Order: sequence, then C-alpha cells, then structure tokens
Amino acid sequence: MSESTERSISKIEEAKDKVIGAIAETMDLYGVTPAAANLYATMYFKDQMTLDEMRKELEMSKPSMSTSVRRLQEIEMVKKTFTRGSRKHTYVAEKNFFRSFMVFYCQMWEREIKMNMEAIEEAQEDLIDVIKDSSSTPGIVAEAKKYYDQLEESKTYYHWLEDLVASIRSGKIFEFLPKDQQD
Amino acid sequence: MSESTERSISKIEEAKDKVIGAIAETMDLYGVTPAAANLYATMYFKDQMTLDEMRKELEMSKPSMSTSVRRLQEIEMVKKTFTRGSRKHTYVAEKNFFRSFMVFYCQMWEREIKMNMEAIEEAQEDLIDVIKDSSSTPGIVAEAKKYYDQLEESKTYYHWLEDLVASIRSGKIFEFLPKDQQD
DNA sequence: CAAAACGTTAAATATATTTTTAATAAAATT
DNA sequence: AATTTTATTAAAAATATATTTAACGTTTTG
Repeated sequence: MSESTERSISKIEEAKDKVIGAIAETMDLYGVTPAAANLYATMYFKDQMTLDEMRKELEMSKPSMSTSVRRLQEIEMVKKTFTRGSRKHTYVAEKNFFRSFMVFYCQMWEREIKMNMEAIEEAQEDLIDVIKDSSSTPGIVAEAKKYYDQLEESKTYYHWLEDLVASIRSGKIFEFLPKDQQD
Repeated sequence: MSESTERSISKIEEAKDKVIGAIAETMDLYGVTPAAANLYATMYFKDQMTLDEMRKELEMSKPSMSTSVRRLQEIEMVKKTFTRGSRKHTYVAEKNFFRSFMVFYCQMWEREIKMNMEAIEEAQEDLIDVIKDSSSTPGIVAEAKKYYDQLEESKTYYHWLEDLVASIRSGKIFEFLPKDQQD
C-alpha cells in the first residue's frame, strides 16, 4: 500500500473517531454505560457487527459487549439482523436519530408520567379523606386543600407531556417543526 | 392534640410521601444523585428551607445538602431566596414543572448539539481533504464520501433539535401544544 | 456422539460515584 | 478583635456500578 493511501485511511479513521468520541460522550447522559455508548457510536459507522467484531474493535470482553448490545436493543438503538450463512448473531445500529429520539424520550417520559400520576392520584385520595373528615380542624383542612390544589395544578404538566409524547409518536410534531427546515 | 387530628396529620404526611417518593425515583433519570432527588421532592412541598432544615428533614449530612442544592441550582430547580433577618441561606424549589422541563432539556440538548456538531464539522473537513487529495484511490474517495454524506444527513436532526429548543425557550411550542388542553 | 463455537449468566474484581467526617474559610455578632 | 455561626472544600469511607474472568448451557458441525 502506498504511503499516501495509508495517510488517507488514517485520516478517515481520525474523522470517524472524532464523531465517535462526541456521540459516546453525550450518550452517557442518556443513561447508558460507557461501554454501550462507545459501542453504539462505533456501530454508527458500520453496516453490521457480530459480538466478536465488537469485542475486537473496542478491545473489551465479550460479556460486556453482550450486555451493552442488550441495553441498546432495549432503547431500540440497535437491532438484531438475520445474516444467512453466519452462525454468529449480527446487529445493526439505528442510524436515524429521529427514531432514537422518539423511542428514548417517549419511553422515559411515559415512565415518568405513569409513576408520578399514579402517586398523585393516590395522594389526592388521601387528601380528600382528610378534607371530608368532619373531625378535621379548619387548619388541617386548609393544609390538605393547599396540597391537593398544588397536585391538581401539576397535572397540567403531565397532561402536556402526554400530548408531547403523542405528537412525537404520531409524527404530528413535524407539521409544527419540519425536519428539513434550513437554519 | 386529639387522636383524630394526629391521624389527619399523618395521613397528609403519607400523601406527600407518596408523591415525594415518585418524584425522587423519576428524578435520578435526570442525572441527579439520590440525595438531590429526595431533596428536590421534599422541597416541592415546602415554602423555603435552610441547609440545616434540609439536613434535619432528610437525616443527611450538611455537605451533602450543600452539594445537592448546588446541583439543583445548576439545573434551576432550586433558587436562593433572600430572607431578611436570617443569617442562614434560604432556598426555594421551582414548582413550575414547565420551567424545569425547559431548563433541563434545553440545557441537555444544547450541550449535545454543540458537542456533536463541532465534531461533525471537523470530521467533514478531514473527509473533504481526503476526497480532494489527488493521490487518493477511487475506493478511498468513495468511502470518504459515504461517511461525509452520512454526517451531512445527520445534521438534519441536530437542526431540528435546535428548532425544538428554540420553540420551547420562546414558548412557541405552546401554540402547537397548549398547556391547558383537557384530555 | 464428541468436540468446537457461540452466547449468556454468575461471581469476582476493578472502577467510579456518592456520602460522610474532618478541616478550612467566610461572615457576622458581641 | 475574638468568638460563634454558617457554608464550603478536602480527604476518607461507604456504596453502587461497570467490567472481566470463569463457568455454564445451548447449538452446530464434523
């Protein structure tokens, strides 16, 4: 191989590594381990990979790759692909960031909505009991009402978040914020 | 204090604790420590608190409260308030979840946009060098082009994310997704 | 059917993060 | 100015998380 070819190849590698580094660094804000973040970023520039190729490329253990791939599958950033003739499982990275955004945040927000709304409903029931209790003093009733109203108001936010999730899931949000809009 | 009053008070506490638990649990998905999560959730039901009150209420050390408060201030979920007559610093929780949402996600997304776009720009420069290099073989040029195009396409996403941040910051998103819309 | 290849699970190790205790710095009151 | 109060920083301890090595089970192939 000529020297200039070698230089070009390493320049391409360098270019990829810059992006890989940036993606991996921002990804651990998404609650994935460094190994999973590096793996996804690496796969972003590959057609498909087997566990052994991952292990070799990242110089990490196979179980680490196995666990990372599973986590990435959970948030749908990696999918298993069928490759005829190969005994090894092959995986591809989701390269459409819009899809990754949708899956990750909708999953995250729905979890938050569910958990908090359930707690709010239960809490409000308790508070209503106190308010209705004829033996409660006016001060107690006022306090219970205060918290009840605070929780009631917070529901506005969760309803809005539900709407946001729905509009992302349905793609309706792109009517408001088009994908291709130039800066 | 009468027995029924006591029962009412503990029922109110129970109600609050349910919500505190839920908020705290979902909050550590937001990259804050358990201490900070519990602290915010506790403060959500208080007018204002001093570090000593926090320490007492959560039964944790003062430095832990100090660090947690600082982190919460960074994401603007807690603000310092001036309380005349008190030497102790007093803090209040941001109770408007819309504001917290805006500050947290816009901050997060802007960081991601900046870091990844910078890397992409640098990488594309490298790739252009390779493409323009007259000594590059056709295969090398094709590879460099492939990655260049992939990166170029990904910019669509970051531009969109920028638009999303802008529409949240300006409040324009609420024209599309109103806050008070009933289910 | 035995041996090899592959993937996953379990236990152990390594690493990083969180929290506390102790020490220091800053501010305020007497 | 000295003492006390409050908050922060630094070092240590505790805890949790991530990763690896080793063992296991399953599938495939010769």
